[in-house]
Amino acid sequence: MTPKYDPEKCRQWIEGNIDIDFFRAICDPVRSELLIFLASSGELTIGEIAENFSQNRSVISRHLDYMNRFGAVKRRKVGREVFYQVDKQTIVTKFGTASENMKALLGQ
Amino acid sequence: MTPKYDPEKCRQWIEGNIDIDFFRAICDPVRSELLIFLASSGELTIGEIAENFSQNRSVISRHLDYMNRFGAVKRRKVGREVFYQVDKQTIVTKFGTASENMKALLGQ
DNA sequence: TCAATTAGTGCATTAGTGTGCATATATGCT
DNA sequence: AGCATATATGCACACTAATGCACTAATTGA
Repeated sequence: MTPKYDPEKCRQWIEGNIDIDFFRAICDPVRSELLIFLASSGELTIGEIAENFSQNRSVISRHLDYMNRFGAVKRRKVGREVFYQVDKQTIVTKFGTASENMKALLGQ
Repeated sequence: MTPKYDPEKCRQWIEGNIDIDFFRAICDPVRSELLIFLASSGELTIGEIAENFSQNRSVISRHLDYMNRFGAVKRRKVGREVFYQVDKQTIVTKFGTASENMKALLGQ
């Protein structure tokens, strides 16, 4: 006896309770390293960041842009340089609400 | 002036503070749906679960096995059937500690 | 033992993502 | 304007992951 439950409703629940895109942006080997690196380094330009990673600068640029789109980092352009820093507020909030919602859903 | 910070240390921090593999297992479109589906349906066999998804049963089987390896669901074999249910404890704990550690790291 | 049922596995195909190079764009400086 | 510097983008390639099909393994029941 299968409890007829709609996967569509699951998608909706997820959409409303966990920012999957944000977590996907975080849970990548390179991007998570970038995030922790920025968390401990403060605000840096793409060039400075890329110096500390093995990947090509263009690759780092793309990863940072990706994380910026989902709120994990903040971007600031000054002249021809682009600075990045972690978006503390957003990160803490996203983790916090996801955690709370999961707890509420699972009732523990 | 680049603050000489070692990406290796970042990897270590992540490894010790966030279970990236667990989150990667969760943050997949199909697997997150499976998880929420199970959360609201209780314990079901692979066949019953697969009936509610468009993917082939073998695909569902593999996704469940994947999540089981990282603690998101619990597996129980009875005869020729295999039952799955969410691992509430692990999920709540993983989200909770990740959230706490992030907050501690970012100091907010 | 044999057929039926349930789940797991091997394999080929497809889709998605990461990567680096070359080039384009934007900005600053002389 | 002309050149140097910093970043972004187009493109091709490599690698990983998801998927479905066919087949195998395990278990049940007649």
